Formats: sequence, C-alpha cells, structure tokens
Amino acid sequence: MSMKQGLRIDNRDTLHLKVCNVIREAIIRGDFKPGERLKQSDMAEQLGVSRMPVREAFRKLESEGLIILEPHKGAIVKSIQVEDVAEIYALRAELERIAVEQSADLLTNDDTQQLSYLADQMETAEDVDDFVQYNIDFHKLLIKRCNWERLNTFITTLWNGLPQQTPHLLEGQTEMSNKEHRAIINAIQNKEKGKAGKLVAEHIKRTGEKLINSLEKEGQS
Amino acid sequence: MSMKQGLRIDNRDTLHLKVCNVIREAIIRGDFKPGERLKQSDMAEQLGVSRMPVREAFRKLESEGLIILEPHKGAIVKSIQVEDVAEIYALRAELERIAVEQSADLLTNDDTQQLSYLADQMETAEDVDDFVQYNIDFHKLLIKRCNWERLNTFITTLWNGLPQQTPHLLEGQTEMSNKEHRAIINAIQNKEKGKAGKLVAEHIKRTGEKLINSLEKEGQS
DNA sequence: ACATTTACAATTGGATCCAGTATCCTAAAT
DNA sequence: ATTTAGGATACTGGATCCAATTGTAAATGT
Repeated sequence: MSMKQGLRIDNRDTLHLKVCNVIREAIIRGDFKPGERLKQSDMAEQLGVSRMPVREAFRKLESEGLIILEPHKGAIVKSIQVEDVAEIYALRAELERIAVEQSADLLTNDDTQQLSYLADQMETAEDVDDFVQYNIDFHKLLIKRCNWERLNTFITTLWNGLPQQTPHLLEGQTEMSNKEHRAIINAIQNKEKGKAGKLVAEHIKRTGEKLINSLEKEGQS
Repeated sequence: MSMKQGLRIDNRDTLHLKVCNVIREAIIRGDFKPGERLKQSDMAEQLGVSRMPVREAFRKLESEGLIILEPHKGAIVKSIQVEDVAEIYALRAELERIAVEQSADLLTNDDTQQLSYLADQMETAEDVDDFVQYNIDFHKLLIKRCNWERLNTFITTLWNGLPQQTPHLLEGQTEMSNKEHRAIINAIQNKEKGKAGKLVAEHIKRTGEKLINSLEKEGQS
C-alpha cells in the first residue's frame, strides 16, 4: 500500500455528501438568505445532478439545523433571532469548556505553538475578516484533541448555527479577546486544564453578550 | 373553524418518519444488537414498504447517532463502550442543568404536582422497570418548558444514545435518587432555579458514576 | 500449498417515473 | 364585492429501475 504521490481520484465521497457540503457552505456564507425557499429541482439542476442526492443532502442539513423541512412543502433556510444567538453562545460556552478540559492534556507542542502563532496573527491582523478566520482556527484547535464524538458534533452544529457574516459587530473588542486568548494559552502550557476550560467558557460568554448587545442596538436603529 | 369533535385522520406523518420511529424504538429497546448490520432491503420487506423511506430513515438515525452509515457498505447499529457512557452522562449533567434553569420558572402548578406524583410513584415502585420509566418521565418533565430547541435535541440525542436495558445496574441506589428528586422538587417550588439546575447536574453525575462502576465490575466478572 | 488475480453475487447509491398533496388562480354563488 | 368551490400547476414523497462499489469465492499461476 504505497500511495506515493497525489495521483488520487478526485473525490471518493458519495454524491449526496458533496452536494450537502456545497449547500452548507452556501448557507453559512449567506448565499441563501434566511427564510428563503430551496427547491429540490432547482438545486439539482444548478448542480447538475438528479433530485435524489439533493433530497438526502436536505435531510442531513435539516439534522444540522440549517434548514427546516416541512412535509410536502419543502425546505426553507432557518432564520436566526436574537434568542438563538443567546442559546448558541450559552451552549458553546459550556460545551467548549468541557471539550477543552478533554483536549488540553492531549495537545502536542506543535499544537500549542500553532495556538501562539494564531494569537500573534490575531494581534497583528489588518482587517476584521482575517481576525475572524484566525479566531475560528484558534477555537477549533483548542478542542482538536477532544475525543468525545457527540460533543464534537454538538459543537460543530452550534458553530454552523449562525451565518458567519457578523464580524463587523465584533469591531473594537479585539484587544479584550486577544488578552483572553493569551491567558488561555498560558493555562494550557501550565497544564491547568480546569482553568483553561473556565477561561474559554468566560471568553465565549463575554463575546456572546457583546454580540447580543450589538445586535439589539442594530435592531433599534 | 370550530373543529368540534375528534373525527381526525389517523396519522398524517410521512412514511419515512413512521419507518424511522419504528426502527428507533427497536434499536433503543435492544431488538437490534449493537454491531448488527441493517440491510435496507430486509428492513423494507419486513415493514412492507419500498427501500426509499428506509434509506431516508437511516440517514436520520445516523444523525441521531444510533447507527453508523458507511458509504457503499451500509448501516450498523452503534455499539456503546464505557467511555461513551461517561461522555453521555457528563454531557447530560451540564445540558440538563442549563435546560432546568430555562424551564424552572415556566413550570406550571400542574407540572410540579405531576413531579411530586412521579416522585411518589418512584418511592413506592415495586420493580425496577417501573422505577426506570417514572424516572425517565420525571427528568423529561423537569425540562419540558425549556424553549431552546437545539438544547432539547441535544438532550434527546443523549437520552437515545444508550439502550435502555441497564436498569438492573441501578438496583439498590433508588433511595439516594429518591432523596435527590425531592430536593430538586423543593428547589423548584421555592423558585430557586439555579439551585435546581445544580442539583440536577449533581444527581446525573452521581448516577453516571454509579452506572460506570457497575459496568466495570460486570465487565471483570 | 499459498498468494494473487479475476469474475460474480450482493448491496448500496443515483436516476427516473409515478402518485399524492399543497398552493394558487379563476369562476361561480350568495 | 366577498367568499367559496373547483381545477390547474408545481412540487415533494414513494416506487422502481439502473449503475457503481464492495466482498467473496473460485481460478490461475508461482
């Protein structure tokens, strides 16, 4: 079994999986607006496949909470209220705390170096979009070594739960986040997993509250 | 639009939903053993439907974590290790704590009366199976008024995660549980939702540890 | 005798076809 | 004029059919 170089067949995923991924990305990117109706036939035609893989993709996306499927009616993109944001951040705080506690001891030196690197990048990031991407990588890396499968899927579901187009709302609070990131890294390097978890939870809670504040202000205007 | 009397059509669920429910019950009941292979065609024939609704049901069951679908291979019933039990109870403890905090204020008088009733039933239950059923109802009722949808589905997933055939392992620790149930009810009646949540979490953690102990002892024998 | 290859059977994945339901529009009736 | 019944349309849900992949077992070669 040599598998020397990259002469691999493009992608051995099944079709409905590819379809699912494409649609998921589109929804998270915001290409399909909340409340928008998604038709199997249109989607199938656009992607150049039959309706079947689209149907299966829709089922999966429903289970991930990205769309709602009503019998005989079809799929609509789920829309997000402020209360959803509150829920997502509250749950993220608790679940990622647990995940970090599981993961912390198993992080390699490479991992912690990578964490520092990402913190550097965030501190010197030019625009907010970059910051957001590094931030995502940072949080994903923190829990990378957590072996609890259910926990991981729950967290991913929450991450996918809100379209990633809110970065501008985080403006002007990056300094605080950067401080907290450093504190988290410290705790991990000192093998204080309990503390690391606690810091992560507080960090998420705080950013959640900030985000909700911004949303409510924006709603009023 | 009066809708006076109950002349309703039996069941307007779509077929794949019915199929899904039937299979789920069977797995949870333990009719299909962990590791067992489930064939679409067999299942379809047994249920008297085509393969199509079975396929869709399988997808849903996979998303609930009850089976594993490997491409071009098929479905196998997920098997449970001790570590899974640890995960499930740890997550249940935290998530149900949050859910109770959300739910507590919204519980009606009827609800709390029903809680007391269930506590009574558990205290006087003859055999363990009855106790287990009342216990399930009790915990479900505690979080009944929680409006966080994602949280509810996570908890349901965890509940379905382990086949319900472990009651005999809980033997001889019902007294402790009964005490804890009463304490929880008290906290709720006193509108101390934080305390109620904490008690629930501790209660779940404790039963989880007990269960794991029993499993490990059983494993050795 | 053992390893490797090849052909075949079994099963899932994908496409197409048909049926049933929901929605929208029009026309009729009060 | 407004409401309601009827029907046309369009979409989803379910059945069937075909293709692709995997595993097994036989066959061939070393």
